[in-house]
Amino acid sequence: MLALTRKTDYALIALSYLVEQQTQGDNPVSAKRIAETFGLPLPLLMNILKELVQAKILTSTRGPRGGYSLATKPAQLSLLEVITALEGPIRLTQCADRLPVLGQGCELSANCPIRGTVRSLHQRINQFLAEMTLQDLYEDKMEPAGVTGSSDKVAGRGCTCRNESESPYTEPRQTA
Amino acid sequence: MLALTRKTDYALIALSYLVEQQTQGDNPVSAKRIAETFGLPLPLLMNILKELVQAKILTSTRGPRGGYSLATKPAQLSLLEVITALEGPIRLTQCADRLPVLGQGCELSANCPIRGTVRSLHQRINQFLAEMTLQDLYEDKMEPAGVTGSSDKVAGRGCTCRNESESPYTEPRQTA
DNA sequence: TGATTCCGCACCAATCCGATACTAATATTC
DNA sequence: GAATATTAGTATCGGATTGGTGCGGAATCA
Repeated sequence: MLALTRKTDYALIALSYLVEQQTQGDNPVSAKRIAETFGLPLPLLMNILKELVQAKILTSTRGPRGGYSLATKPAQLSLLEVITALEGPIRLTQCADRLPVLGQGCELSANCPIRGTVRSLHQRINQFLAEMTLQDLYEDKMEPAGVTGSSDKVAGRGCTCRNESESPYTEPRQTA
Repeated sequence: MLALTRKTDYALIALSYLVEQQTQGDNPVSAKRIAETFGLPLPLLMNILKELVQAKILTSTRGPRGGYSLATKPAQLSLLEVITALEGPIRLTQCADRLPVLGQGCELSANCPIRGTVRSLHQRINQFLAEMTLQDLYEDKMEPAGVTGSSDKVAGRGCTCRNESESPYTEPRQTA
């Protein structure tokens, strides 16, 4: 799949909303309000926000009028940090925690045909995610159609949710 | 996690091995031989190879001296095809099959703060994987250390399995 | 015929994910 | 201080996915 989990989805939505709210005022935003705004399941969202606090991506304030605030400026928070906080470090292959090949950890290094490329892949995806910040995410929201502000990003036209099937690889498996 | 499954790991290993074997002769390579060479569980490997045949990435020959052969030239087989064949289409977010936000599929398009960026992310990762071919993978194996042949790839030094922590993106921010 | 090899399907165990529940801690307001 | 709003911690649960196995069958070759 190579998919992010729903947790990350929700987190990105929440974070983006926090950016929006906090450019207007400086009050914390409660989990309840976020959940209601986007129709997310509150208990789950709270778990996620909790994890983001532990990762120091958010700060929290308890009590009435409490809630969550961004711990840093949106331009300084990369997607990689968010993803890593919620899903653990990205490891494209099991290699990271030792491929069970030949039962030797990965001592077959001279044999393992996928060392180099996997590493390269890994680094490039990491870099890519590290360079994309919450600020970018928010700006994309502000400019949903047409050419985005930063030249190397693809314009998101309309909702992502629909046109995935444009991909040439739509049905490799409906196994069941 | 953003991880590939072990199936894909095994597939890449097998495919890379097929490239190597078939540059030397043109005989099919049996699943058994691949499994023994790398210590992979044979039944599982056969399942994987089967899927690759169905995806027309490999061709198979039955009977004694039968086995699997690449269906195309290594330079024409992208990692994206392999991944898609085994794990289904890449969809970074659940958006692809409708975010259950507000219980409306994704009709909150005007609201959904992550449309644009997610789509952009998605496309770039796809493109990236589509550009990397089995040939690149094999060449990386041949040049494990130092500068790789193609200029835009990072050199894979030593086994991937160990040095993940070398990544420059380990701690993008020590905010605190 | 018999050995070798792939094919199709069904199955199982472990893990992970999405989601919920409950209790505790903390801050505000009155 | 009491009531309330809000986050924190932990435990749990069902279901899907993943990793892995097993079995009977079909094709091919000698």
